[in-house]
Amino acid sequence: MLTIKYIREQKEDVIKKLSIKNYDAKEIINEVISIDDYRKNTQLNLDNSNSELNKLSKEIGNFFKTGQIEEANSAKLKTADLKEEIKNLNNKLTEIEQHLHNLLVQIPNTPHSSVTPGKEEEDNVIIETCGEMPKLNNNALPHWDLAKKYDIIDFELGNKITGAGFPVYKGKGAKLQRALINFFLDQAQQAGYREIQPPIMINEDSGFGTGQLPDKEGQMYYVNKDNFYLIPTAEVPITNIYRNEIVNASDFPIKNTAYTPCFRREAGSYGKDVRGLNRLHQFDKVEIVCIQHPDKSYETLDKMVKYVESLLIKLELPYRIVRLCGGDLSFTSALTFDFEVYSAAQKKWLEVSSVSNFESYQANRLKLKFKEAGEKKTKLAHTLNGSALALPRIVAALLENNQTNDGINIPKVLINYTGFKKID
RNA sequence: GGAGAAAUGGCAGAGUGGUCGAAUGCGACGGUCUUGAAAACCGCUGAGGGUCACACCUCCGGGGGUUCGAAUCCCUCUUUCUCCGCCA
Repeated sequence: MLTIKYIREQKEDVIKKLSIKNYDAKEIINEVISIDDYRKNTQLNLDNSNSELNKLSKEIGNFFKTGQIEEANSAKLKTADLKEEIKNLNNKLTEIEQHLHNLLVQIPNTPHSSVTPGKEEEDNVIIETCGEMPKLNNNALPHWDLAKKYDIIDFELGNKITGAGFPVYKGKGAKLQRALINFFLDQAQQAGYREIQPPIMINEDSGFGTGQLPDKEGQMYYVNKDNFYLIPTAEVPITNIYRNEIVNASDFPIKNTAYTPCFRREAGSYGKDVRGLNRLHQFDKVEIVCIQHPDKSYETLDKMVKYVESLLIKLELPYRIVRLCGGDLSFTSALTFDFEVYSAAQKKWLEVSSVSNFESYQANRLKLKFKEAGEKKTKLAHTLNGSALALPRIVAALLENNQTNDGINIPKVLINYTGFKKID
């Protein structure tokens, strides 16, 4: 969430920026500021009362020590009203703070200055398109047919075991998954990321820290009995490693990577582009997460974009990089670049990665801070993350683009990982 | 799952009703000394709110209570450790 300080100091700027996200913030921001004034005022009254009570208590203690019992007892009588007042003020303050928090949580992150206005996907800006477009025969098959033909991914079986959107990978299909995961993790490690294996269930605090809760509750699978959520992305557990931490500025950039399965309910997206691997409830992804000094976070974002790009080049997939417009930008993000690969038989661009800078928006929820050398006050760090990469759509594109009459070719970089050159 | 013990600042660890945001040690930081480093010595060092800056307020696992006054007493929850049982 945005800090009150930022909202107070840059009020007009915040409203203007949020309008690029098609969010009319004027009313809520005025409310936030006036409630914060009220908060400060109430806090002040409470502090004064507390201060008075502290003084009285000390006096009473001294009276007892010097044997002035009568004076002590009469001073005691004075505290009753004060205590009542403190109790009331305390309740009031808690209520105000709760209210303020509820409002702050509703305000999205402000977009970066380079973000252009827009309502939907069509308004996103294509930064570059790279790679060779495959030329397929007229009888080329979409990946769901190829999956069946070579018996490598079984959607019906997943349906039987669990339900729609939970495919079963078999034989070379399963091996290809493992190859991609290992390839992505090895690449990330070479780029300086530390590998982590986090829990894939998270608690409420973690969900709040990265911004999934409270608003995206319906998108996560929920384990009722223990009040846990299945992670929609490794971003959640990895970033939450640093919740309530004050890190050393000299440790920046902090770079972690993790492979995890990801679980998404995808409520409300039925019927649209959901065939085959295009949209699943469970899928595999390698995520990269950076924590960086505010002055350097955009530099790091560029590096992350370059890194993701390098993966697609190595996999020999045609891709394009898209800068999301205001309307398509997520609630918590300030700037996001999406990567899309071309899936030649479907004749579709598929999103395979999303690389974002959240600036201090997540850090403020996480209470993730750092201390500048020589300075006393702590500051909020910046958090960034990106998929590097999500598997299913990569697999879809690989299968479709590399199909030949006598099988599907595996890209050169993966052969050491798969142990085979062809799916046939 | 059963029984017991514990939870204090970056870490270790004292503190069992007042002057304790908290001894001491280590670590970190600044300085003296040194060609430089180490050692030694001196100083400094939790977080948040509030303020131009002070003052002041809150925080000793979370929540509640007793008391004029709680790190300290009571209730409750959570977590950790030890032992027993079960188990991948």
